[in-house]
Amino acid sequence: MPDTDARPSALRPTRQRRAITDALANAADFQSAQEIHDTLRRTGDKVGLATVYRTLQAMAESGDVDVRHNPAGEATYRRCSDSHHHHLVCRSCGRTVEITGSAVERWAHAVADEHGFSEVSHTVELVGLCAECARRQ
Amino acid sequence: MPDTDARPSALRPTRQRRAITDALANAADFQSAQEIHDTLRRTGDKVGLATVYRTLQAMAESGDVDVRHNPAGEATYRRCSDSHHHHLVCRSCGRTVEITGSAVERWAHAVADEHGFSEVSHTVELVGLCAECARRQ
DNA sequence: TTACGTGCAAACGGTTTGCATGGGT
DNA sequence: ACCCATGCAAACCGTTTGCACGTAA
Repeated sequence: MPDTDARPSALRPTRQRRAITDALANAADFQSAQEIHDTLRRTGDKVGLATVYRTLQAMAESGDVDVRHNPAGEATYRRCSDSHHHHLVCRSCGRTVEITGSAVERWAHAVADEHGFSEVSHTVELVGLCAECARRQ
Repeated sequence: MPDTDARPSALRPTRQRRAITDALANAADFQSAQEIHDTLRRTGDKVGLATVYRTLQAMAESGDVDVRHNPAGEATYRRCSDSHHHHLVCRSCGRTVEITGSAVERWAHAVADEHGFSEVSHTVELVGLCAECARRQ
């Protein structure tokens, strides 16, 4: 039987994919592909680096995970709907403070609605000068 | 003679540096180092790619410009205090809508103040599914 | 004249891709 | 059996770095 509608297709539940999903589930924060690969190796799951990249990319495309880039330019991933926070980073010393702000969350949804967008996730990053570095300069 | 701990600071006002500053001033949005390099070549300013990278890096470090990473992972730069906007991006087709929201600006400053941070700049990125792509899926 | 700034090209490192094999359906 | 998923390694590409020369101070 010819399958109706050739959707990009559902991903196959392979051992590797499950391992990656688990790693993401256990991660508290954004993880780079390489970090995830390292984690898997440590837990004994043998998964090729290319597979990690391809899988994360696919999951990102289908909206299963959020992507962002860390200051080093590496792509990092986090499973969606994670209760998440944002970061306030000192541009001088790199000191980081975690921020939670329901205000931004509401704003993000309002803006998305206004433009007909759905399933919105957001990334917010505040960069400034921490009190200590400001004093030193 | 033992050098008296030379400080790196105090950038010299060279032709190249001025060209890069000008390019940033004329740019309406975040530009990658390569885009800036292309712009300079087009306007006849001969500046080495490495110099563009080094200069932008120095300017970012000293807080003269803001850095962010585009979806492709490239570092992009924008001169500070630019009247700026944010982006609402469709994760499926890449369609982008420019957003201006004074609400976030206020929130960013409030949060920074609360933690003793100054000279804050912020990056906000909303990723979702645009109406058209949502319909198609 | 003395470093810093620059240009060039080679080196780097994260990510992607070609191809042959393995495994889900 | 069919074909997507995987692994490996080479290819890619943005960015960084070593070194010799140019140039502001």
